[in-house]
Formats: sequence, C-alpha cells, structure tokens
Amino acid sequence: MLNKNVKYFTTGEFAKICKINKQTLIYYDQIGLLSPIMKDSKDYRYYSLAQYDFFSVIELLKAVGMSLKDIQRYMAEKSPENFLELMHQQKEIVAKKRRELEMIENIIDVKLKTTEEALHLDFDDITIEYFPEDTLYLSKNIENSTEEQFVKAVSDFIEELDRSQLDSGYPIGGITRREQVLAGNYDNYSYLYIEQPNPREGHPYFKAIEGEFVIGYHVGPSTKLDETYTRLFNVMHKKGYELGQYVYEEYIYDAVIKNREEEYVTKIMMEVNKVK
Amino acid sequence: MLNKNVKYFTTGEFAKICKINKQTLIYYDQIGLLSPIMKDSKDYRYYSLAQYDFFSVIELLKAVGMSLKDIQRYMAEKSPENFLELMHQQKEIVAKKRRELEMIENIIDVKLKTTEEALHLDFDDITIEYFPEDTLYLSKNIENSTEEQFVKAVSDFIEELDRSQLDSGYPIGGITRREQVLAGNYDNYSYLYIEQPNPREGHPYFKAIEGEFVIGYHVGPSTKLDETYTRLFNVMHKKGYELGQYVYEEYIYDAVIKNREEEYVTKIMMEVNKVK
DNA sequence: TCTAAAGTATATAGTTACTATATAGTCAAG
DNA sequence: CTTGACTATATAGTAACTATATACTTTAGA
Repeated sequence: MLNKNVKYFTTGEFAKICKINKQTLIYYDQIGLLSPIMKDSKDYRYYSLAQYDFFSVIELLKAVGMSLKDIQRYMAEKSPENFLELMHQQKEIVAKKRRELEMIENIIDVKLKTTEEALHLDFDDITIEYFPEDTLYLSKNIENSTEEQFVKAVSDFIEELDRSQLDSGYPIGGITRREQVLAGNYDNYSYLYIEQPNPREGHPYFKAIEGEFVIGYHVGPSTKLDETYTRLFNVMHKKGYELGQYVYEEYIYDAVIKNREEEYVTKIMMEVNKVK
Repeated sequence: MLNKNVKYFTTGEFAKICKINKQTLIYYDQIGLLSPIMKDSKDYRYYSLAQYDFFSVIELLKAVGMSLKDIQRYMAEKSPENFLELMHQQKEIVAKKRRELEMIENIIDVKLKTTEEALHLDFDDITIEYFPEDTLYLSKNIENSTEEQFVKAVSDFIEELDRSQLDSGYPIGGITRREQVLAGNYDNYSYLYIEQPNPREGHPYFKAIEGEFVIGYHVGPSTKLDETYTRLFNVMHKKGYELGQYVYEEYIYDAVIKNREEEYVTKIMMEVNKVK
C-alpha cells in the first residue's frame, strides 16, 4: 500500500479532507494523538492517506463521546483484542445514546402537540368533557406533607421518571382531593402526576382516569386561583353536576413559553358526577 | 398550582433532583439562564418545582446540541409561536443526530466483524477463493497521477463518501491494474475503493466484482510487498491460474490496531483466471 | 447549650477541546 | 522580484463546566 504512504497531504489539504480546522490537526500533533507521518526540514507537516483511516476512527470515538485522553489511552494499548473490546463498549454506548435521542424525539412530538393545541384554545371557555381512559404516573401521597416530606416525594418521583424513562414530555401536574378543593386549599396536592401514554406493566403508582370533567383555564399567578375555581363551580352547578373525587391541575403556559407570571396558564380538570 | 411554587428546594436539593452539580446551578444563575425563584436575606437560593419543568427544557435543548447562549436567546424571545418553531427545528436536528448514530452503529458492527475475522486468519495462508458479487465504490482513475491530481481525487472521493453516507466502516483500499502489478509497480493504483454493501441506485463509480481470487496477506511495511507478491504468483502459477484484470489491496491491521509498522497487515486479492 | 458536621455563599482557578490571533518564515505565479 | 497564499509557532480566548479556597449558616447530637 505504498501509494497510501508515498503521496502526501499538507496540513491544509488534510484538514479539508477531514473537514476540520487546520489548527485542530496541529493541536492533535501537539498532544500526540495524531502526528503527521513526516515532517520536512522546515517543519512542514505531511499526512498520508492511511492516516485518514486513523483520523476516521478518532472521529468515530469522539462522536460516541470518548475524550481525547481516553482515545489516547486506548492508542497506547492498542491490539486487535483491545480494539474489539473497545468497539463492544462503544456499541452499547451508542445504542444508549440512540435510544435517548428517540426519547427526545417523542418528547418533542408531545411538546409540539400540546403547544399546538394550546394555541387554539379559548382560555375563557369552560367545558364539560368525557375523558376516555388515560394513564397517569403518580408520586407518593403528599397531602399535608411537610416541606421535607414534599422534597423527598418529588425527589423520588423524578428519580423514578428518569430511571424508568417515564418522562413523556407532558407537564408535571398536581392532583387535589375533593375535600381540600372544597375547603379552598387548592395548593394542598395529594399527588403529583405525569401523563404516561405507554405505561409499564407491573409498575406501581399508576392510575387510570376516565369519566366526565369540567375543564377550565386559569390565567395568571396561582394566587388568584380562587376566582377561576368559583367560575368553574358555577358552571358545574348550573349544568347539574357535583364535584367528584379529584381535581387535576397542570401548566399549559409556564416560564418556558411566557415571560410574565400574569400570562401563565393553568388547566384545571375537575372530576364531576351528575347530581341524582 | 401553588404547591409548585410554595414549597422550595435548596440549591443542593434541586441539584440532586436535576442530577447536576450544585455549582452548575450557581453558574446558570450567574449567567441568568435559570435563576432561583427566590433568594433569602442570606442569599440562599430557593427553587420551585415549576422550575424543574424549566430545567428539563434546558436539558432537552442542551441534549440536542444547543448552546447555553442560544437557549438564552430563545428565552429572551419566548412565545408559543417561537416555542413551536424551536421544537420543529430541534426535531429535525435530533432526527439527523439519530441517523448519524445509526450509521455509527453500522460502522461499529463492520469493524467488529472484520476484526473478529482477522483474529482467525493465518497470515501465511495463500488461498484461492470464489467471491460472489460484491459492490465497491470507486474513486476517479488515479493511475500515473501527479501528487496534485492524487490529492484532488482523494479529496473528491472522501467528500462523496461523506455526502452520500457511503462510509461503511470497511477500510479504504487500492486497486492496481494487471500491467502495473506485472511491472512491479504495486503502488501505482488505478482507483481507491471502499466496500459498499448497500449501494445507492443511480450513483456512478460503482463496480461489482465477482470471480476467483488468490488471497494472501502481507505482514510489515509496504516496502517489502514484492516478496509477498512473489509468493502469491508462485501459488497462482502452481495452481494453473493467470493474473486477471485487477489486484485489490486493503489494510487488515493498521495504525488503529498495531503500534509498529512491522505488524501492519495488508490483504491482497488478485483477480485470476484458469489458464486454458 | 455548645460544638462539629454539613450545608450555604462568593471568588477564583483549572479543565477540555478547540478556535482565533499575532508574528514570522516559505513557496509559486505573474 | 514581489504578492498572495500558504506554512509554522506561540499565545490568548472560548464554552460549559468543575474544583478549590475561604467564610458564613444551619442543624443534629453530646
């Protein structure tokens, strides 16, 4: 394979082929990761085509997230066996990264869907809707919890979201028990929840909801929630319903989408039953 | 959603939930990317649960490769419409990244396969094998090329590998024409090639090979190729074959796997025909 | 109640993997 | 023989952390 080693590329040419900055090649030479096969009397660098294969492997390992130090560590110990081991390791890491990206693609789709829907909502509308069965992942019970218990519950909840890849891109919401709502304690949640369209079998803390709901939207900071609740109750009574077991709250617009707290929008979903 | 804003996390607690370094949160506060909802008289930071949703979006955008500056730029202009646009952009970027990772997975599989095979080879063996049809992607003709023409051809070849995602993980090889081989000019390649198991329809420069080959291995630097070629010719003649149109050379072990040039291994595949 | 450990803060320096800039030498074309 | 396009080194800057030093605050236990 003489040709591969007998015709040379200057630093600029080689950088162009590799699609990287010339300075990066000089840097790789300095740290001893990839040195030109030859230097002339004027210290001009010359690279061979065979070195492109070498560069490709460096790029591959970099793309998988290996640090230059780790790549050098491998190069110091190279052998067919070590290369095989390295490739086996990297194969797993790449697969994991690919799955993560797939999860992100799903999350983005959910964000697109929910934001698109929000754009077509009239936040003054109060509607009564039937929800077919939907699965939620719940936190532990946090009703009347101390700050410490709350922190622990949230911590465990999010830990599990990460561990079991339950983060669906839907917002984290809160569930308030009927009695707390009637007493005006809208902030005393019983559970946190996240909508989970693909629930895992055998996982505890899942809750399926289904039934009729009064749906309304609260615009502005949560300190003025009572006004919105009053409006919702009025509609509910007028239509001949009474409050069911739980009320669900989740952000439609939050700090990710709106600047001022007065523009935040909370969606309120009240379980209701026809009065007999 | 009072609960989400009324119970607070300290910096340490919030960092644990977010699974990042506490210092990173302080850094995000400093650059104004994510500031705690509250600071007390002692300058202790307090974060709300709603800020976790915000942090999640930052993490998502970071995972897609957005810089903190760009994330801040979006946050300065946030609106439902801009969020939708952002998500549409990121969706494309993520899909591209995912496809890149899938390519890397394929390349790793090829490297695993070829290295595994190499481990079970006896480099002293010379065999005659029938190769079923296989597709190669070729460079332009580089026979008798000047240094300048060679550089241009390689540049175009690799450019096209990248552009059309033809990099399969197989090594880049060289094809020498019969006449050059017979004249002992083993380094005067006519083409560079890379094995391409999934060729694109309608792409020029593809070549299908098929037929009988004398296969041998050259261990050591390419300066001593002539000895190996002599051995190959001997076997070829003894078995009643004559040299065909082209000879293919590719590295089995190169600088990626072996330290010393004396350990490099080149695979030589000669097209041959039965002497009539 | 006192004290030690564990937590908070700021300020600053170090890290990785480039990337840009300043200065100077080299080469090829007109 | 000069001009523009290259080459080189040395050094500084960048992003996004990450670690360290120093000091204040809170909390759990003797």
